[in-house]
Amino acid sequence: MKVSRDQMQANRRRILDAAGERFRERGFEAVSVSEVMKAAGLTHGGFYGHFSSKDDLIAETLSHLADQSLQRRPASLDAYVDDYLSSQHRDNLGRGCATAALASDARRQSGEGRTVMSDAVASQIARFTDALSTHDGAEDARREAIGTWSAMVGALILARSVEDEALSDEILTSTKDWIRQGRSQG
Amino acid sequence: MKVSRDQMQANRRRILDAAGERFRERGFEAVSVSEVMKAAGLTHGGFYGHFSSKDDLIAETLSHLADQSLQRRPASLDAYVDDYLSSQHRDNLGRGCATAALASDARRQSGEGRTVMSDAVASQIARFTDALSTHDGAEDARREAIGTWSAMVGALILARSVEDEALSDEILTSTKDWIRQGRSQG
DNA sequence: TGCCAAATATGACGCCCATCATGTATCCGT
DNA sequence: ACGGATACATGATGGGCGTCATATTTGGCA
Repeated sequence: MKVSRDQMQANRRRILDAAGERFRERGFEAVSVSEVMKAAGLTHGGFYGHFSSKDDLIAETLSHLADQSLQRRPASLDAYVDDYLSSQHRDNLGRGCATAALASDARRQSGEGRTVMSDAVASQIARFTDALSTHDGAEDARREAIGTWSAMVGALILARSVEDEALSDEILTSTKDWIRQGRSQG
Repeated sequence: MKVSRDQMQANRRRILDAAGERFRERGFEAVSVSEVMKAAGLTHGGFYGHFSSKDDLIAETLSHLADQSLQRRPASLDAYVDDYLSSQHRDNLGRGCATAALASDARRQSGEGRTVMSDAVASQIARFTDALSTHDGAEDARREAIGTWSAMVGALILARSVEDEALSDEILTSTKDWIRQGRSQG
């Protein structure tokens, strides 16, 4: 059963969206090709018409997620930090930051997938540096960008790995305050 | 071939050490029970004499790693941060911090494994808070402990996920400087 | 010293997964 | 309108893994 070219493009996007959500929730290995295809409303057979292998799907999915992330334009860095370190983001693994969800898994990936994640981290640092360059000197802005991004990613990962919800909330809000405190005095 | 009680205890420890190293390097799923047993100098058969399942091994390994971590007494928090954000630590995944290496994987673990990691994060925050309480008030110390630990874990994960070694080094040193800068002004 | 229990080795089983082979229906250029 | 290329479905295959069954060797107690 062949479908139209538009339908095929839509299917491909549905596969990438389904994979992006499931990979972020449970990692690459725990999600099977069949499960992704089923979630996209297809069967496993057509998979290799779209991707050459599961590793290829992983790389393409990471690239897809990076594109989506770059298209989002946060109102301000402060607002971005607030959203990032919110309990909603913590509890919405499947639709949240791909770096916090998949950096450890992407490191273990050989080849393309790892490179895509690596580039995503570099561009995120560059974006933060730009946003901070209006207030600070170039060198200070870059250091602050790296420190802030590290703290955000680390706090989100720690908040997600803690079972006690009160402590998890505290990790988010304390890190938020701690980042701001450092900045106001910088 | 039965072995002595001492030998059996030594075998158990070798299994846990081998598992700890390999899990930190490649995650839980990519490491098979057989591989761990072989690395410990045994065959896969004796595994279920020591552990009731692979999930049990994961939980026991995380507990074993947490014990080792608690036994290490760093000279000072400054020295600890320096070691933690060093290129040696970054490049020594198998012997490094279990939280940075396995927090994302432990979150996906059901039951015991997840709880062990959760408790490890809580105790690490408590230790940092103690170390900082000599200089700051209780509330400030705890906020700084959480912020510092988040930044350390995040920076190590990001440094490891980046392929460009210069950028990776920069993430480590910039985060180190950024943490210190915030503290000196606190 | 000899026997029994226990620790590990060898081997097997069933499941799930990635991948591929083939069938089938339908879009699209002519 | 029609025929061939194509997108997907169905089904098969081979390998790896967790787990269990059984055999074997040996430590430790009587």
